[in-house]
Amino acid sequence: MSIDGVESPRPPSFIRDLIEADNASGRFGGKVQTRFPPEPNGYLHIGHAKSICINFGLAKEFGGKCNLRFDDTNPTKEGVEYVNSIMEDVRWLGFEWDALFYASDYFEQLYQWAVALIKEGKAYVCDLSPEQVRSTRGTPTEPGQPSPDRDRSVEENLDLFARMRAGEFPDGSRTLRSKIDMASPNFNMRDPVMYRILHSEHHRTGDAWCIFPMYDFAHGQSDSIEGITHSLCTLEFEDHRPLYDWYCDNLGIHHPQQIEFDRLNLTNAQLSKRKLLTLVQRGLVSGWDDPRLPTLSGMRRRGYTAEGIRNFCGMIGVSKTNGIIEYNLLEHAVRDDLNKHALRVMAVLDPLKVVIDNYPAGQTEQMEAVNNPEDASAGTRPVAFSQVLYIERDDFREDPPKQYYRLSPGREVRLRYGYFITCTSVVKNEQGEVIEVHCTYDPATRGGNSPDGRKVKSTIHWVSAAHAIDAEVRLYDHLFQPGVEPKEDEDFTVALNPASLTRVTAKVEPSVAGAAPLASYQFERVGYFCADRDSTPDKPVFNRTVQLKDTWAKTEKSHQQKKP
RNA sequence: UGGGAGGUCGUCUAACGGUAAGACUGCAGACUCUGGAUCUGCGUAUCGGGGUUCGAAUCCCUGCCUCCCAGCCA
Repeated sequence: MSIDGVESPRPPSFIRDLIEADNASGRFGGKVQTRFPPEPNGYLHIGHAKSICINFGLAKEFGGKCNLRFDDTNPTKEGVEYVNSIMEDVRWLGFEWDALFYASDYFEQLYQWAVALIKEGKAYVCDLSPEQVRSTRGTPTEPGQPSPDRDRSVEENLDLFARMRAGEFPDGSRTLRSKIDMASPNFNMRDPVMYRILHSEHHRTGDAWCIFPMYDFAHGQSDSIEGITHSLCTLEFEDHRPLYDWYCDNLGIHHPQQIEFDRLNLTNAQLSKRKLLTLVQRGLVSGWDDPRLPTLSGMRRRGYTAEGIRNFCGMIGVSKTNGIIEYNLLEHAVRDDLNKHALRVMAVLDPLKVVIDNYPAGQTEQMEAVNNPEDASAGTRPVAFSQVLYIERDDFREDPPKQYYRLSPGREVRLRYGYFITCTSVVKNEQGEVIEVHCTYDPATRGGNSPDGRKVKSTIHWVSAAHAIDAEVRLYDHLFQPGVEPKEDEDFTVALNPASLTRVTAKVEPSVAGAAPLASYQFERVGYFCADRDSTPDKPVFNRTVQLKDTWAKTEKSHQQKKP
């Protein structure tokens, strides 16, 4: 987003307009304070990245601050593993919070505020069961029925609420509710629950509390305490804004402006925290950081870069429209970043043996290869060349189709940084499959140059059989089969793609032997890959991050479609 | 049949009463020691119907469609 260190103007957004209007009117004294408020009940995913970029980005843009606040009001679902992963992911994405808070830091203050509302007759302890509350809430067209406890005395409410806190009552037996309007067309205003009883160990407060505030009774006040000016959240909270406002107003505390924006949806990606948790818990993926998952930890392990993801978040913009972003935009952003930074290397994923008959057996030459044509400072490296090589099986066709430029009988191609070679014959197995290709080379073309100026239609990659090392390469495809929609009574996992992970043994340049986990490479003409955390010097493991654009694959496919 | 929020190229986003723009995708081409990258060109959109206006994606009316809401989840 920046050129020569100068921030280019960010694309306009309605949130920026609102902030500018507030600054112009002096509403918050020109201050901008935001926060990223995850619930620590799962790992962060690409949808959270959008929120992080918006919250931290806007704060930075306006010279404000952005906090990280854990919305940890439900001990039954939250835990430190999630807290830790979230902090790691936010930092990895490239952001550092100005202050770190937990909603649980405010439990005592929240309790006092609840007491204050009780004293004003604006809250009461309700003895209804969850089922009774549901059945008396009414419908969209009918008002709810008031709780029989709605008019309890302040003294009794105070006493009961204190005893709720003291642990005298079992889970679900009572709640503290706000007394607002059982006839409101907005369900959130029909005497919403403020506190419920949960005898559950909280990851921070332990057993100090057995009553916990609901989201609505915690979020706005947490924002208020922190001096948040603009409380950004997703569209599904629009209906909650009246309640957010009600609590701030009735408590008489600093009142931030809640602003809702559209949640990120991505084609072919599962961004439901519940479903991600299911996949992890059922062992259908290798963990929260499975490279097929759209979690930040999974994408990181897969090789997606923080800058690529940040750029993506900038490209998709922000609005209030419910839409779905095409996955290829994300891939574009990742490729774009990797293209600038990833070192090039040669690797053959589906090896086909090539013997150069006129090349001296036993001879080895060191060819000079460019590490990154986009970055001269990346330098060059030597690559061993010898008589027996491997090339990509797909780079040879005995009977080349139209517009196929690569190796085939009688045709000459360039071996990248190597020599021009011409195919002279093939060796087949009993099944008639080509298992070996014989060629001759032109010694004058060393390094891949053409002194006489003759052209070849194609340049292909290769590795020397004697020098290449084996590496496990994990190829990923969509976790869910595109277009497969589970029926209503079916589990969402029926759409799982059985071919989402393929492992192959590739022949790779020895230069990548000790690649550190997360180190990204471009396997020339194939794609971007990064070393997995399972990788060892003895047995390197690479994840395919994303394929390179493949024009030939596209034209071949269209050829096949034209003549079925 | 209640309330809330939205409908602009295939997708996402802009245009703030004054020539509907950009990105991704798609197609065509140039260039290339990666069929990569880069570059060029092409294509497709204001949900419908009324109105106000010299002029409407934008303002008004009306219809249609989509999403969210009846957790002691967030």
